[in-house]
Amino acid sequence: MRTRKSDYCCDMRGLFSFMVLWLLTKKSMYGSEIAEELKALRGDRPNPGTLYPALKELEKKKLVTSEREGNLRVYRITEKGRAGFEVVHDYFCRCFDDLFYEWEKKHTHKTTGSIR
Amino acid sequence: MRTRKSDYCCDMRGLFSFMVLWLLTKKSMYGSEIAEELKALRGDRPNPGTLYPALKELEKKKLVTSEREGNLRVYRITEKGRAGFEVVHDYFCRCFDDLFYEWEKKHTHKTTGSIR
DNA sequence: TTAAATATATTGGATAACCAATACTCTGAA
DNA sequence: TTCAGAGTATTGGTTATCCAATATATTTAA
Repeated sequence: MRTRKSDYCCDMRGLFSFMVLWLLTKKSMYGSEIAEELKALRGDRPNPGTLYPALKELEKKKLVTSEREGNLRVYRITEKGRAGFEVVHDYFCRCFDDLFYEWEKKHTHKTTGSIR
Repeated sequence: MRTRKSDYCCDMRGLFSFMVLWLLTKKSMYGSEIAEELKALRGDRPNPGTLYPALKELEKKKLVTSEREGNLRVYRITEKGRAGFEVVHDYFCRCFDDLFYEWEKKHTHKTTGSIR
């Protein structure tokens, strides 16, 4: 999530690695692709200073691996990463399901995407 | 959200003030009540060192007011707080709606509460 | 009366997500 | 050949969320 202090009444930071893991459960990606996907989700692109250290840490924890493909580096979630993600995915959704349904009631149409 | 490092594969911290504002949109509460509600949502109680400075900051930003009621202090969301919450509520849900629907598909029953 | 429980509040430290800036490598265009 | 753009990577600083510890005030129980 993103702060954008001038836009939001409270801090909306956090859950960065969680979102990265989520994206990687869908498909392996280059760093730049992850950045693009996060831009689509959050409305703006994460800084390299945020993304690459986070990816490095996820690798260190063996939740993600990476390998060079030509000039680019592809990141893949590990089985350990998948298993770990299931747990936190469940936790997250249980924390926020009520909040989410409230939002749905206020928005009668169901969007299949995120903000653009 | 909460880290519980020993339990989760990635950091699940963040969005604390967001959650507090959400709870206060439902009803005014004492600090201890907010702590109880967060315990219900997240599975554990926030520390006073987390809760009270956050409430103090929300007051400073005029998103929340508080007043003494006997020995207890009741916190109320302001109109500014409500308006601000609408914006971030929308942002949050747009960021995570896909992730949430994925969870729903994996959990065929719809729970009306949160983890206990 | 004293101790325990509850509520509120503060302080200091750790950490991840953020930022901006900088650096390196490679490719493609001028 | 040089420069610009894209991708990857690092560094240093800020800040909110966490933690644990401590403190104060009030009520209740022993």
